[in-house]
Amino acid sequence: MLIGELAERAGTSPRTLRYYEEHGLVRAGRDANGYRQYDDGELRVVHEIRTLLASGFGLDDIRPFVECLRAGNSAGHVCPDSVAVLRRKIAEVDDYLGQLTEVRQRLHDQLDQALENRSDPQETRCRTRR
Amino acid sequence: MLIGELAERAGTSPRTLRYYEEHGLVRAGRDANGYRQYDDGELRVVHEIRTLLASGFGLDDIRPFVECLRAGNSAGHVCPDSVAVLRRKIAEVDDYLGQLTEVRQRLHDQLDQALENRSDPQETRCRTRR
DNA sequence: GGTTGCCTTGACGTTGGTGTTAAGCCGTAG
DNA sequence: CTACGGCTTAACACCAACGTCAAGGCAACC
Repeated sequence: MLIGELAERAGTSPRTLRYYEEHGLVRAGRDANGYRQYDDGELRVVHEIRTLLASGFGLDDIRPFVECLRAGNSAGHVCPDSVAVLRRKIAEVDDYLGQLTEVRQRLHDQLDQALENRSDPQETRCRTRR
Repeated sequence: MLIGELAERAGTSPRTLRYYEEHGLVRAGRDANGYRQYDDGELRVVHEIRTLLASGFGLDDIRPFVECLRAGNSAGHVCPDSVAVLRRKIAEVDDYLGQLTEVRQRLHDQLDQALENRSDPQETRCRTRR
């Protein structure tokens, strides 16, 4: 499988695949003419990468998952290193969720305050839900 | 007030203040020697900027708040334009909170699954709280 | 005159994940 | 011969909010 085919099958671009390779995530052999030749298993690797990227992981965080897959495991997250990253990421997400919640509260307070100072005090307050 | 003094009083750097000016947020007069001369009110403007930045606003989003302050209002968020940005930002944060929550759920599911496949089934499950 | 410490503009570096040329090789088809 | 599509590497462009030199002017003090 050449790079264009893998890119299309994985829903991404050749440029992106080369970038992953450059960062040690995707592996490719070479044809006699220098073209990258991909193993069928790489499609799964690329899917794993894109899924984790979409979840907010960085490429460095993803490496353990790929190595886990490459080691023959059924899923990328069953290895100790992956689990460690998983725990760390969950903690990060939790932390970020907390911060965002605080920010949301502040913004709501400001909005309420701005609406209260409005010149039409027909309804005392209009607090939005959630 | 020169740039260094304002920077220190606002808890930031001269470079940052020049950057804000470049983006039309902070205003400065010029001394005969070319030095920026800041009005006392600018301290408040800079504080407003830094507060909003910390809440995840971009400089473009912040502009209405600064103009609102500059128009003589007691707070930057009482003007219609500011309120509009505020509403939009709240919606963005809500959306992001939703996405993050989903991601968190996925990560947790993966973690649980990884732990279940562990070779020591001493405790059936170990679901973390929150 | 020299040093120190402010200030000035200009411009490149950072972080991540690509998009987008540019210049060129490979192979096939007309 | 030429055109065309796919591949190669190299390298700049992007977004945001600055940090960090670089090279130089201005002001005060010794």
